[in-house]
Amino acid sequence: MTKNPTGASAVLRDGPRFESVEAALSVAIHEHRLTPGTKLGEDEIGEIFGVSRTIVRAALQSLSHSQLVDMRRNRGAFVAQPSLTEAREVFEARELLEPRMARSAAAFAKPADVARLRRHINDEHAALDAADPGRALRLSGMFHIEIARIADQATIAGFIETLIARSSLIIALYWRRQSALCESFAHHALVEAIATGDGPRAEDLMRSHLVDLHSALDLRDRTTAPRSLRDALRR
Amino acid sequence: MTKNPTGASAVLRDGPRFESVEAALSVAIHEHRLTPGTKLGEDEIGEIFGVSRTIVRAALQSLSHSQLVDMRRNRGAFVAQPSLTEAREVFEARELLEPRMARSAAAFAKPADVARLRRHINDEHAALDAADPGRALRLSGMFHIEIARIADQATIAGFIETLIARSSLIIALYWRRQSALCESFAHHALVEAIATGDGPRAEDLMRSHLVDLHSALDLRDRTTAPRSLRDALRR
DNA sequence: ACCGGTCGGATTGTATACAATATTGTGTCC
DNA sequence: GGACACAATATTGTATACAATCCGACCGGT
Repeated sequence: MTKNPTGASAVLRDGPRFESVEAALSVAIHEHRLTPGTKLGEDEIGEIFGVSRTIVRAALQSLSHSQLVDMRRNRGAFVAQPSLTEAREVFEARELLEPRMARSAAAFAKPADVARLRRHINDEHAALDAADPGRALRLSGMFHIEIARIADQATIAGFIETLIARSSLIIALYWRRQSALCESFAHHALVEAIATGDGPRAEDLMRSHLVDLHSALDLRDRTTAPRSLRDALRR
Repeated sequence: MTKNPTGASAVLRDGPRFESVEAALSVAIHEHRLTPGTKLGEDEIGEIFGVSRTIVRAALQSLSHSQLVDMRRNRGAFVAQPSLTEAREVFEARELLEPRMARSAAAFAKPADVARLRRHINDEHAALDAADPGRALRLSGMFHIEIARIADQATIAGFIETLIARSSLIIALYWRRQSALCESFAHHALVEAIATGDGPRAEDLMRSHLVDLHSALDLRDRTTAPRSLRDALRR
């Protein structure tokens, strides 16, 4: 098992450190190829990547700390399933942090930064054209993280990174079909505001962008998700 | 080594899960008994707590994710040493998040919550009277976290928890002696504002409390705080 | 047939063994 | 005497072995 059977782990480049496995799992979750609730068996993952459970375990623990994965003692690791409450909290946090970051980004952005943002948007479009909505979603998340990075706030950027990750899970769980315009316009406008150094406008655009996103989710407290069998079966 | 030599690990109650080791190390760091830069050898820690390196490793990894510990490949784990830049970022983030949390806490606080906050302050005073400033500092941090919890924002409370942790390291590195009144008054006023449901006042008090704290640090860009031996010993 | 308990397989939790790497000490050459 | 090369040691990185726990199937009783 220690050998690397037929390129099963082509993703792993130099050293099979646990970060590689973590990144691969993280990307799969962000792209909705691993959906909330999926069991992540240690042996299985280890076999896929050609590493021992030691490595897999470290990767899962790290993902668990980012709340992408839920580890239950003696039960195993599962892709996390944020509750409605958590979903609302995540978006409240984003609405608190990200507009401020957008404003700072507009103040600090250098030409190279703007270019990078534009490239992100291009990649997003390309992914949509290639009928790869998972990849588009992941890139869209990276766009938001990039803005926090440009604002020169690595600490907050880290927070936003975990919020984006959980947002991906929330979208997987609570997205409502009908709204499909999917933000590429919003991102474009945001870049323009940042490019021209218009901080207040960038802040507003980010805020309304997040509100749009938030309202494209179905976070009503529907008592689906039956709280008790008695309630669920009383007909 | 698997046996438990002479109660060295009295801290560990039921199962020697890695969380116990993590908590013990975390408390020691918060109380400044482990200072920034200290090497955290895996064997040594394992021997102290009577667990194997597997457990220690998991604990260190978790602490590393909280940025209390810096793990360098093939080098080992060290208590983190936040740079001046990181220090400034941490306080900017706190000044963005915590006043908002204080306002929400004032809106949501139930009598039991207020009682818990008062108890925290009492414990803080007791620790100071007992000439245990480390414990007082740790309790002071828990006070801030508790406010975010009362605001019913578990996600943001988690962020603040890591910010508090890093603040503790920052205080260890950059605290300037002269300012010593050490916040107990500020906390008291804050609790009163929260108890009376005065959100705006709580927000203001928190903001100025953080500004006070921030300005009690010496975050000037002096090249002191010897980042490297080269700098430290060039005379 | 249904309910309960018990046994077996599978999976996770932990410890240990081995390999890889960095650091320190020593010796030799200039 | 000092600088470099090399060997010894210590520490971390990874894999594997073993123990503990859980889940499901089987089976006997009612």
